[in-house]
Amino acid sequence: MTARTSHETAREIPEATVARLPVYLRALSTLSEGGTTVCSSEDLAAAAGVNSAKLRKDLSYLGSYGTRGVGYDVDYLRYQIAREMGATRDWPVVIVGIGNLGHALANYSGFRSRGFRVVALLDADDRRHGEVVAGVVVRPFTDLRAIVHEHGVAIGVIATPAAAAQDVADTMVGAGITSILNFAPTVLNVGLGVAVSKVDLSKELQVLAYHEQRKATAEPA
Amino acid sequence: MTARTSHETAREIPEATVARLPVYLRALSTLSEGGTTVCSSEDLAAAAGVNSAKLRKDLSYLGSYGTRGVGYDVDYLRYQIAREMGATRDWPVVIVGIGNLGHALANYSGFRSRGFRVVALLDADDRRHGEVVAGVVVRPFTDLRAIVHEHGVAIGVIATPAAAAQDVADTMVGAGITSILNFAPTVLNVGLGVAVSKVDLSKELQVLAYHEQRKATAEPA
DNA sequence: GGGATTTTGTTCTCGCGTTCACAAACTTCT
DNA sequence: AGAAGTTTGTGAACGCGAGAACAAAATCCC
Ligand SMILES: NC(=O)c1ccc[n+]([C@@H]2O[C@H](COP(=O)([O-])OP(=O)(O)OC[C@H]3O[C@@H](n4cnc5c(N)ncnc54)[C@H](O)[C@@H]3O)[C@@H](O)[C@H]2O)c1
Ligand SMILES: NC(=O)c1ccc[n+]([C@@H]2O[C@H](COP(=O)([O-])OP(=O)(O)OC[C@H]3O[C@@H](n4cnc5c(N)ncnc54)[C@H](O)[C@@H]3O)[C@@H](O)[C@H]2O)c1
Repeated sequence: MTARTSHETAREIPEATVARLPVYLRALSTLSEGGTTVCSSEDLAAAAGVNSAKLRKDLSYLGSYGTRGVGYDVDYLRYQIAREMGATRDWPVVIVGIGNLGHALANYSGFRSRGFRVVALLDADDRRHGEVVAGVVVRPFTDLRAIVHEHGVAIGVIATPAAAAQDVADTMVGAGITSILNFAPTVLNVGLGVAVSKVDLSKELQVLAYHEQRKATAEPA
Repeated sequence: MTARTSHETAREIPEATVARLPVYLRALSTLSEGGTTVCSSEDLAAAAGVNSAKLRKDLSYLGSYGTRGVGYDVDYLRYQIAREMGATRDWPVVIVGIGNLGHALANYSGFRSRGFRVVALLDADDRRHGEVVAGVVVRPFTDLRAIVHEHGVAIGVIATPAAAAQDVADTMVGAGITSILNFAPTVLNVGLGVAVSKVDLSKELQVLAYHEQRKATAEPA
């Protein structure tokens, strides 16, 4: 292992590893709730659905938090991963587009329990304003800038129709948001410093359908 | 290019490519709706948000559907990709767990427009039975087997709490479903012939939060 | 204390995916 | 018709990630 000071936070964690860390976090929480205090890489890998060698390699990017011959302390490891992920602090989030999906997201308790606090629900449609969803009132989209500044919001969620998504993204970036989770099926063009993550639900179904079709045509009995 | 008969459907399309084909499909639809009849790989790549070389290589796995010096016929290419993906036929789908997310999914028009037909909404809670969502009535989960056999359902969507997901998956597989889209934050154990695709919305937010934190700690001004 | 056992952390190798770069093929212009 | 210009399809180089394999380190047992 290379020497590093306690101040150095800039170790390069591969993107593929970062994407798995939340899965490990969740598996550790499940183990902890089940009363497990110590687990081996084999146990945790099984719970997370990955190869144990891959798990150990992933964890090695964070540091050496295990004990050879023993395994990992579940709560200690969970804390270390959470700290590395920024899950120990609270992240204020705004959701734009309170339709079918926006309602579901606003009601989703899994965000709150992982450190995401929905500070505002925004919609362009007057008729939605004033409605209270999960304890938060729906406000005009034009309030975005004020809310972002007031709460220091860095993360925005887009659940509007595709046609509106780019405009919403532009306004978000203009207001100071630097990370966007986009549910609209559109490619967003944003500046360099802005991260966009896209979730495309029908894409997932289409990939499944592709494999179904292959199964059907490959072995026509 | 290797010689192949018109009956051969078993060309190996890399998984990474399969995951992008739906994106190309959507980009082609957008272009077509905008009146574009022919486009270059550069145009399409821009619309899909990928590198043009990658796009051309992806398309080359399907065949040679472009014309050098000209580009691709938008509708023709769209049809070819749709055919390869199995998007030219209708896929019956069941959704299990009609809570917040289940309602949003049932109401989502994007599934229908991409060839997915929601033939049943199932829930274990009596109080939900009989409710009509998007024209489909919510029925008891115990009806699953009959519905799968009646409609020849191959694809199931799980939108139940995590604690119930494994049981639901087992029942689905027992009823004959071979592809599962899972929204519950759990690792599902299924047999070899069954494909599982997992969508974890809070994972996406957590990855964004990680990058936010890195931005904040890397350049503390 | 010391050997056997367990399990981590890391090195090494392999395969896949991405991207560059270019020849082949088609169109357009003269 | 031939030259110039475009754009595809693909060979080749490169980099990253997955997984096997092993050495180092801790525990257990006698
Ligand atoms: N419903 C689902 O399960 C689902 C699944 C996958 C993807 N999506 C995608 O998510 C998005 C939303 O889907 P939905 O079903 O909730 O649609 P919806 O029509 O129910 O809701 C969209 C909401 O966005 C608001 N809106 C429109 N333009 C706006 C703007 N410029 N600024 C702010 N708000 C605006 C509308 O007033 C409406 O309330 C769509 O892009 C859809 O493709 C939805
Ligand atoms: N709501 C969201 O936006 C959101 C976002 C991400 C992930 N999720 C995940 O999606 C799942 C559903 O979320 P939700 O917010 O809709 O929850 P919810 O509690 O609103 O709905 C769950 C539904 O599943 C039904 N159910 C429970 N056990 C069942 C069983 N064994 N068989 C059939 N039906 C059963 C319940 O009756 C209920 O109607 C959860 O796992 C959640 O973590 C939800």
